[in-house]
Amino acid sequence: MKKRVVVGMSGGVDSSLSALLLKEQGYEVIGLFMRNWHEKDEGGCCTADEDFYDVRAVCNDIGIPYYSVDFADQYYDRVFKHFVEEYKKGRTPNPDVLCNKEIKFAPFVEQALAMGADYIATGHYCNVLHDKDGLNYLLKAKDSNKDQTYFLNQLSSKQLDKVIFPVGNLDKSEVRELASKYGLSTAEKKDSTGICFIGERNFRKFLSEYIPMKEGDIKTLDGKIVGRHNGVFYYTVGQRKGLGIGGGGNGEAWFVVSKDVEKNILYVSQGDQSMIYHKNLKCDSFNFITKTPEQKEFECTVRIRHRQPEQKAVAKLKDGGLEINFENAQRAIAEGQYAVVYSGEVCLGGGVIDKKW
RNA sequence: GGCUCCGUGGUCAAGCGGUUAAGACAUCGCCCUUUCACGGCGGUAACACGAGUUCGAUUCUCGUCGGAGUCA
Repeated sequence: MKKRVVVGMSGGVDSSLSALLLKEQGYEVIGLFMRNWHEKDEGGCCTADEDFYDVRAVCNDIGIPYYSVDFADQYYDRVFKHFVEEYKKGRTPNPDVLCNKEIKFAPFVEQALAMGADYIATGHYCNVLHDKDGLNYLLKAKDSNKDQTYFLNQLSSKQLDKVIFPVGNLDKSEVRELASKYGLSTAEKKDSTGICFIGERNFRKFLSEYIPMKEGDIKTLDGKIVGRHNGVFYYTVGQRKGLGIGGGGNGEAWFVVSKDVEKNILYVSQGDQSMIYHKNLKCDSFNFITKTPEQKEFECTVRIRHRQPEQKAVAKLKDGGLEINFENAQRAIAEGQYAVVYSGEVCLGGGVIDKKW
């Protein structure tokens, strides 16, 4: 009896090839497309429709059945609401991390299981190690340039139980080659970016549909007014673009240094960015994917953003959370983003950054 | 009101008789990127106006307008 795998298919190359590889490996494969957002994009196109056409085309090519599910309500309740609330507090959330925890590896997996799946697969670039004690470890992708463990830091061992990542041991270039060798119609399709399921947007404009604009001053740290903004929540620390401040002073670029939500002031600095470098941060709560380490303090590497090269640090379990002390000061640590901790090839987990100093 | 400076792209700022009128920041586009950002590469964009001098004026002169300073 063939084992049944339900593959989460987005309409991109990675999940397309994942489905194909599993079929080649002898599984009974079913494609499952997810739709979680209903608005059209800025060009008036519904990319979700196009993506589903691609899923259909690929599934037909491979010769597997495909279905579509809609978790838009759950996405809104469990991901998007929180996303907006965080921005209103002046923080910088990461909806895609939550999306994986709350949607892809939750109702989506349940749906797959309900369809009789023995395994669930996605096109994420990462790997799982299922050990004999029934514990699962999340491992970095072979292609370090495409590694997506950052986005999966909030998962639990249990959520990884029946998961397979077919492209985790392939380089992106190999994925494209194979896809093209097998004649998949998505072989040359451009990688998607922007918030997962929502897509590429003019971010400030998009946010302003959910958080009303609120004009205020842009000031330097010593109190000089250098411009106006439409709402501090639209900016994140370290940001350069979109300030509209040019010329004057030493002629260098201006960067967001901090924001005061109460007083509605955006603080900026010209040229000098020393004040946005910090060596320490604290996550008030922290998710260890597999298990909480025995030692209260351990060496590790950390990313404070997706694709940031890993940074050496010491982590300390503290008050139910995790404190991280970096070897080198980090630029623009943003409250609301995740600090994701690694030990060698293993992604230990992550937590929302609440403080830095 | 008198006197003195100043008026180059969105901003700051080179050029001081013949230049494709620098550069930076901003802005825009592309690339990078399943968050927000950072970053890389490109593009758009200017001589306040009028009259003179000159073979030739952004560059010299005068006037107008507009700023700044200063003097009783």
